[in-house]
Amino acid sequence: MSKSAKRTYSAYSSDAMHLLGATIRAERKTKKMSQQELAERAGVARSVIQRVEKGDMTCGVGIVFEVAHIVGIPLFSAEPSRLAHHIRQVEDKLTLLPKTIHKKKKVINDDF
Amino acid sequence: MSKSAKRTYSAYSSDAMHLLGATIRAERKTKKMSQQELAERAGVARSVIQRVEKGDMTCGVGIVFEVAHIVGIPLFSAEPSRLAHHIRQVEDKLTLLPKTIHKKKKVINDDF
DNA sequence: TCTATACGACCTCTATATCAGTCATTACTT
DNA sequence: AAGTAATGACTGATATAGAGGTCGTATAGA
Repeated sequence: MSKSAKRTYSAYSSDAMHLLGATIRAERKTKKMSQQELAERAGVARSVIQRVEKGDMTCGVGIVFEVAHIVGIPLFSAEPSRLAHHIRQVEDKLTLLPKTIHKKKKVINDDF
Repeated sequence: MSKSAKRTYSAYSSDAMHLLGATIRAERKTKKMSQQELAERAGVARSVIQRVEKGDMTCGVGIVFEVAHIVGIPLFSAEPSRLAHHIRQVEDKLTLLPKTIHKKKKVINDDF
């Protein structure tokens, strides 16, 4: 966004992040960890943990994933050992798809 | 991370983002969308789409979620309508948990 | 009760993510 | 085979995320 035009997000994305943040907070408390402790484990400032738990969309995705992982939240409902397998699956699929997408006609159905 | 101490991520987080990026690319192609088109729909620069599809951990979580949603990838394997429900569930759970987490005294095992 | 501390809400500063381009190469479409 | 569009890999400028702190309040434990 060039100027100070604030970025907008769909309700779905906002809700998803809100849910993730609340889940992280719940799991942290369940595991009896303080924000400070979680911050140290993740290697980030406490202020960042606060933003993550509030569902701030501007946090780095790597930080959010890392924090979620530390408190034991599975990403994509996949166990660690299955991720590599899924990656291979998707990459196999990618080799079957065209390398570039050329638009010729209208094909896309907008669902907004 | 004050200086140029590069942030590190666990293999699980890296794999998860790698998988997400590859899945986004695959879904974009399946839907016959170009990077440019996806960028415009998401309201970001094309270079950001490239980084997202490469699994760059430093992308904003909001941008990644938004892009994933546009190409039709469900977050947390939850349908849009279920998210609000899950949010309430977690927030109910939160009210039952302590507001602050005080570290209990170190359990002393100084018997060596 | 009393007290150490976890938390929320701020702040400033610096590193960097994002934007908006360019260019060369590749790969679709006709 | 030619033409055109898509992609990958860059760039510089600028907005902003994250670091690291402060302060006041609230809370869990003793």
